[in-house]
Amino acid sequence: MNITHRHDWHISPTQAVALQREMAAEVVYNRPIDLSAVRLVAGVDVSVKPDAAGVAMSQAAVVVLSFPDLTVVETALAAMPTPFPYIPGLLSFREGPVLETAFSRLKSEPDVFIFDGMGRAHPRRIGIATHMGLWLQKPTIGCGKTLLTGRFEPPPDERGGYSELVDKGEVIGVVLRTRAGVKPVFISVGHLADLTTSVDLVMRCTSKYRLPDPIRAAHNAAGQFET
DNA sequence: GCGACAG
DNA sequence: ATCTTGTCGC
Repeated sequence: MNITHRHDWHISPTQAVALQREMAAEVVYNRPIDLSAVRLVAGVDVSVKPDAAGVAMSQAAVVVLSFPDLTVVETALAAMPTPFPYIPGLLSFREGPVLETAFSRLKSEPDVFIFDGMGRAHPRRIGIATHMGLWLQKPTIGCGKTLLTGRFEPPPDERGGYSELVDKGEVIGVVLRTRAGVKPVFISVGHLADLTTSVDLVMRCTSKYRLPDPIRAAHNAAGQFET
């Protein structure tokens, strides 16, 4: 599918933070996702593994599933030497480059993308789901496994139980229990989405495990191919 | 200065 | 993210 190249990835951490502050102003929040019109949902993930020469390689996978039946219809892969260190708050500058390549290899055009990481639930309100949403110009959702920023009360221990994730007096996401008896996941809007429909979509994409099927499929695909 | 810190 | 088997509990 087409993806807009918004800026150079090879910049310093300081420049990256400045860029995030500029881009955060362009994000569109509070836009409901029309679930009745969703046909394809993509899961996005990146794994890092040393190659034969010992170089840290970033391996990206975008797996597209049909909705609401959740059957895999396409997988796009990409790999390259990991270009940026892991710095909390700047994850998109580490995983964005490989993802751009993987997205460009997509034949289908997903209606919504779910990322392994945050969207608005970020210190500057521009986690990887939000950032890449600006490149994709499609609805995106962040689904993280652990907290980055914000405070919350433990959600009810039942499937669908949730509580608000609040930071500086602002609701930046939802702490969602996708299954009873498991740790909750952190859902936040990326770009062109709203929190209510994002949580609804994530629940409808979660069939049997803690994480939504698209994310699990992407995680498996990203971590199991060789370069 | 101290603690927190997606993947 | 990644290193890794068995094991506790529903």
